[in-house]
Amino acid sequence: MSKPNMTAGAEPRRAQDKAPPAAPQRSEGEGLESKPLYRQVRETLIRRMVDGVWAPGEPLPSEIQLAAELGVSQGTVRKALDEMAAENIVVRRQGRGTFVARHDEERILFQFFKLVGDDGERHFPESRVLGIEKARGTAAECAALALPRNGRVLRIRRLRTFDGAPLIIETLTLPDQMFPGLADAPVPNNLYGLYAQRYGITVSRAREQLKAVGADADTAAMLQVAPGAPVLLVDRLAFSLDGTPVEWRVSSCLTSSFHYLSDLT
Amino acid sequence: MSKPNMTAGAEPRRAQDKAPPAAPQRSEGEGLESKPLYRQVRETLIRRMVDGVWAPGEPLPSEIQLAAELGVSQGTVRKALDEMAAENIVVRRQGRGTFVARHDEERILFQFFKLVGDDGERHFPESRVLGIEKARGTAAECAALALPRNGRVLRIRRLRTFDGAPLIIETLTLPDQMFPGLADAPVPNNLYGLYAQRYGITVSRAREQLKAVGADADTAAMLQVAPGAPVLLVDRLAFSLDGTPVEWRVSSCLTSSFHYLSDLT
DNA sequence: TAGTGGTCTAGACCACGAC
DNA sequence: TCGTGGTCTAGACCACTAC
Repeated sequence: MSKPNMTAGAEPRRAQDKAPPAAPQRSEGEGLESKPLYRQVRETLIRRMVDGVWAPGEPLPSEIQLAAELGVSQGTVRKALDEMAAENIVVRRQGRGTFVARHDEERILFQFFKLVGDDGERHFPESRVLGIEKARGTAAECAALALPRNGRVLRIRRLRTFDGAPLIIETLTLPDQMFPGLADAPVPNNLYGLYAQRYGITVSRAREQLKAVGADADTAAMLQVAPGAPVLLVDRLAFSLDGTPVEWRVSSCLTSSFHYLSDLT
Repeated sequence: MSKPNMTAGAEPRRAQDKAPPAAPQRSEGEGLESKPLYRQVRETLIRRMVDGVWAPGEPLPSEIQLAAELGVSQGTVRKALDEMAAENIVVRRQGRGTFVARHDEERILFQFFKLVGDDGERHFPESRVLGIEKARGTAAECAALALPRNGRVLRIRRLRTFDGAPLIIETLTLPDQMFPGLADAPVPNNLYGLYAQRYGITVSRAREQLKAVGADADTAAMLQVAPGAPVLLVDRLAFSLDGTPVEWRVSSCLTSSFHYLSDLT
């Protein structure tokens, strides 16, 4: 047996005691290539977040409680939580506890909104929705969002301004099925907060592809620049906690007094 | 005393046994706000790398040896090394050891060169140096590189191509004093490798600011596009292991068949 | 077989926050 | 005062690499 002390102090765990996303288990003799215990713990905790056991902003049980419940040592739970803290999906506060990360404005500003004023200040732009439509996705949209061919999507087009001046014009594409009723209510500026609160979908990671392009006629008009003016095109695909693509966003940004900040570490 | 077991198994360490970058010490009763031990270990190890005790590619002593030498536990050394591995300044290989990270082409390609072909392939462009000059830095250059006013700098201008087609035209500014004789030898494609091997300066981190701009006449000519064509302007400031700015690089990139890839995690 | 990093445990004390 | 996460230690066993 690869985990000799398991039955020592506490009674042995039965995986079925809890929810289907069960307690982690060592593979004992099975042919499976077993992941480290702390990664199994991590996945158990993430699964619970996906399932809504703990909502954003809520505290997780303490390390000691989690360790007892899952039948592992506190150190193993700690390693899992430390890794999750490094991924920004959990926030740890000494003396208080460990909390599911929220998509508040601060997090958006530092993790997901890379456009910074040339003065170095991080501003959050206002935004105005220009239109919402439901449609069958194009081939590109369905491919990006891992939907079946001609799957239903939701498209949102909005203009984002700073100090009244146009800064970004963008089109977002979402899987329609994942966000029922989204088109029927006003769309807030902080969309990721809405995804989390209303739909229990947490955006944890995104991939952005940038190009410099000349503004087409429509884009130029919306941004109040001449057609062909240089524009930063940002193509973002956002993923939820379990790795599902959740949103495809193509933004045309003016960079005359803002820049895209990227830290290479 | 805050570290009771220090004299247990091994003989107590004397900081002066080794080099001036001494072993970490707990502050015992002093008014100093002491950093955690594992961070002191980390800084000791980084200092040794900066001082050239271990060159890139070379193995560090084993965790056990470092722990004994520094008078801390193996777990503390491990935490320091794990953090350094996460920062890409060290590479750990099970069964072999821990090595100072090298600036080989692979690292450049994944950590510092964010331009990726639209097909998803990571290509490393060829490069041709157009000119090298020594001069007194402009106000902007001296400010960026933390040099005194009118400090001496080295400027390198080069054209980077892929499959023979122009891709990037860039100007690099370096503190002249930091790289003596650099202008007198041919400049390799992989500059960070040269900084490390010849000058013992390791670039560990960089900050990039991106804008979309219209190509000016000179840039357009070099990149073989029309003046005013949209170009991705990448302004990079690179820092060495100890946080000193080492290189300022302004690149104008064509993004018709390449894009800048940014992972938001 | 010996040595390395990787995982896991157990237990101690500290710093911080809430009460 | 108590409970939390943060640090540090000590020691066990495993997986991989080299010889």
